[in-house]
Amino acid sequence: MATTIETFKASGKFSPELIDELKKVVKQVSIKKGTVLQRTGDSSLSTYLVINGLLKSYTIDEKGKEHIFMFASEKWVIGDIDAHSENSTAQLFIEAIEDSEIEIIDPNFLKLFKQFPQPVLYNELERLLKRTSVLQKRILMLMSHSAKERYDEFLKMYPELVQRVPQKLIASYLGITPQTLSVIRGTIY
Amino acid sequence: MATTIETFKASGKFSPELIDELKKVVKQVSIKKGTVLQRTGDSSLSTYLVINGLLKSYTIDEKGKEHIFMFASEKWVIGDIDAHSENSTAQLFIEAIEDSEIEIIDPNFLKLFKQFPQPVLYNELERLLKRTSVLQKRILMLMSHSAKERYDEFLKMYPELVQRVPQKLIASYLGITPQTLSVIRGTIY
DNA sequence: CGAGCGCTTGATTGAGTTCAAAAATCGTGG
DNA sequence: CCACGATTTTTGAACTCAATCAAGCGCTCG
Repeated sequence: MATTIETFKASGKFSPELIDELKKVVKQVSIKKGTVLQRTGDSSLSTYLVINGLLKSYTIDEKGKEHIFMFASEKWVIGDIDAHSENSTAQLFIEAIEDSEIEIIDPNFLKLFKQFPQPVLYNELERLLKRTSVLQKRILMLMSHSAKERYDEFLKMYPELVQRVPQKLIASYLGITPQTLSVIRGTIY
Repeated sequence: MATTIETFKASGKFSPELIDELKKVVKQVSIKKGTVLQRTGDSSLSTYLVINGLLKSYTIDEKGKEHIFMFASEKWVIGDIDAHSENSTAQLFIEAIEDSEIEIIDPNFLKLFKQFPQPVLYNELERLLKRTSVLQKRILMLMSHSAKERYDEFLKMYPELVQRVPQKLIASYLGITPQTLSVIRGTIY
């Protein structure tokens, strides 16, 4: 499979200087099954491209239970979606399920292109990253939290919406019935 | 709030010709509460930027039950994440919860930038779109399908992984316990 | 003003969890 | 290459959270 650097060289569109810069932010390594590439709370959030092998990303909840977020086999990319935003720390563990060959793509990878004449796509990308990050959180919530916990989180995250949206829609967003939401709200006070 | 076009003009980086092109793919409209902008199965998948008001996106399952995927209030963008890939049809309904002012961004919006000198970000964006699209499907699965249905879907979607990944990890990915997965597998044959 | 929609409350049911223990499989060292 | 310990999968019983069914109340908006 073509690596990132090879793809860039082959395109013929990049100066040797840029290629050199790229080499600094993209590293190819071989890792053993069980290797943990990233832990919850880590602050350097690389992205990982699987050349061959198999990785998993997951959280561990308060009860110590593991929740798989994603698998990534050949050609797939895995990483915290927040990877490129500043000041964020990892929500996820990333670990090899099989011996694997991977590319480690530094969080600064994208920044190399920020300077180019057309910033639009960069903005577009950041916007999509933000949306995607919300989805990531949502999945983790759905998988690892009870109805009540999800509601509490919703209150914290979108306090304005609670005023504007009918409860039955909030229930639907949380993946529960309006009745259950009503019971939950009843138990709070 | 600054609209897309205003932002582009203000940046001063775009030719009048490009601005004209943009005007063709970005339209501002006012809609009434209850207006349905997109239905499941629609093939022209626009993206919607909320200037003011409130939109929801949702699916309706086989039993007629509505599942909210996202809310979008001021400054938020909503749309099928597949929006920019070819041949895809809408998984989601998009509808106004309040009277709203929105921008309708044509699926061809991004294509305007495909031609520019640095295709990298475009590739990056497409890659992220693909990943995000997977997350969207995952959320819909978690919210509207039983454990057994989710497992069947997993088998269809990732047949190779079933061979390579221990069942307890698949269970975790599906949001169920290994015991439940074992029971499900038992009932299949 | 009244019909319908949204929210609440309660009783019943059921899918999936938890706890526990046995059976099967994996993998590692001798 | 085999054997033993560890991990994974299966099976079963008891339990729990949330869904379903059903009925009543209170708005609001038409």
